[in-house]
Amino acid sequence: MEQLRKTLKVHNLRTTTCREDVLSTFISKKNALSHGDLEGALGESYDRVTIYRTLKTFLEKGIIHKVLDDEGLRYALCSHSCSEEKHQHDHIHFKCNTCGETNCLENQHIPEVQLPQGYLPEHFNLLIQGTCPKCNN
Amino acid sequence: MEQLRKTLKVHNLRTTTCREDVLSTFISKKNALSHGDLEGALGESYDRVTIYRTLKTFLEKGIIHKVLDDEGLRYALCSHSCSEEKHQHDHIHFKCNTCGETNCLENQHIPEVQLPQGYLPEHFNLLIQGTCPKCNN
DNA sequence: AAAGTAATGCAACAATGTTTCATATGCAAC
DNA sequence: GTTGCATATGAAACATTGTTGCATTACTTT
Ligand SMILES: [Mn+2]
Ligand SMILES: [Mn+2]
Ligand SMILES: [Zn+2]
Ligand SMILES: [Zn+2]
Repeated sequence: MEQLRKTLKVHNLRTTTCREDVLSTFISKKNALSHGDLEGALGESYDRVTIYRTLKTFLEKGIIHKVLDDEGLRYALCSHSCSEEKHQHDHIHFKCNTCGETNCLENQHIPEVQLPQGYLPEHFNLLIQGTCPKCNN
Repeated sequence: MEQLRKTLKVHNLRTTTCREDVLSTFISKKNALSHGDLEGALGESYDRVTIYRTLKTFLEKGIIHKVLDDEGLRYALCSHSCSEEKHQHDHIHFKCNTCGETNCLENQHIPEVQLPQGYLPEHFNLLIQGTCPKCNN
C-alpha cells in the first residue's frame, strides 16, 4: 500500500486511488493486461477514460510497457530500471493458447539478429505462442 | 490478372473482383497492410464488411498472415508454401518508425530461443522497430 | 488553510470490428 | 447456353475500442 505510493512518487505522479488500484492490479495479477481486463478487475470504480489515461501515463513514465498480442494490445509492468528516458525491453513474451494468458519471460532475452545493410533496429518485440507450463500437463 | 485467378483457384476460392483487387493490392504494395490501408487503396469499390471477410478468408486459406504491430494488426502475403493446414512464418517483421511501413524480411529467420521447462512454443512473431534503409540516409 | 495545477467524470465522437439477412454472383452440372 | 445451388456481397444495425473537450474535483506545495 505504502509501496504503491512510493512507486508513483518516484515517477513524479500524484497518488490517486485509480492509479493505486491499476498499479496494484498489475502487481497482483502477474500476466499482461488489456484495458478491458482492467475494466473487469476494477468494476465500476473508475471511468473507462480514466483507465485509458492511466495506462497512457504509466507507459510514458516507464511503469508499464506494451505487449503485442495477436488479438490486441496488452500492458505489463516494467521489471525495474525503466524510466521516462530509457526503456529496456529485450525479453520474450509468451502467450498460452489454452488459458489465454500472456506473460513476460523476464529472464529470456531476445537473441541477437543480423539484419541486412541499412536497417537500424531500435526496439524488439518477440511474442511466442504455444502452451504454458500450467496448461501443459 | 490471370495469375490472380489461379492463386484463388489453388486455394479453392471463387474468383470475385473484391478478392482479385485485395490480392492485387497486397502484391503491388509490398508492405504489410491494415484493413484501413485496403479501404483507402480500394476506394468505394467494396463494402467495409466485405474487406473484413476477404481478409478472414485469405487468413484461413494461408494466402496472408497476421503481422503484429504496436498500433494494430496488419496483414502480409505469405511468401509461398503456406496452406490451410500448415503455416511457416518464422521470419522477422520490421517496422520503420519514420515512414511507418511494416515489411516482412523473408530471409531473416527468427533465431532459436531456449525457453524454461514446460513451455511448448508453437508460433513465433518478432517485430523489430527502427529505421528502414529507405529512411536511413 | 489557500491557491494552483493536475486528474477525473461525463458526454460526445471516431474508429474498428461483428452479426444478420435479403440479394446478387460464381460455378458446376445439365 | 441455361438452370440450380452454394457462396459472396451489401446494407443496416450493433458491439467494442479508443479519443477529445470541458466543467468539476482532488492532490500538492506554500
Ligand atoms: Mn514484458
Ligand atoms: Mn511476414
Ligand atoms: Zn496456459
Ligand atoms: Zn522507412
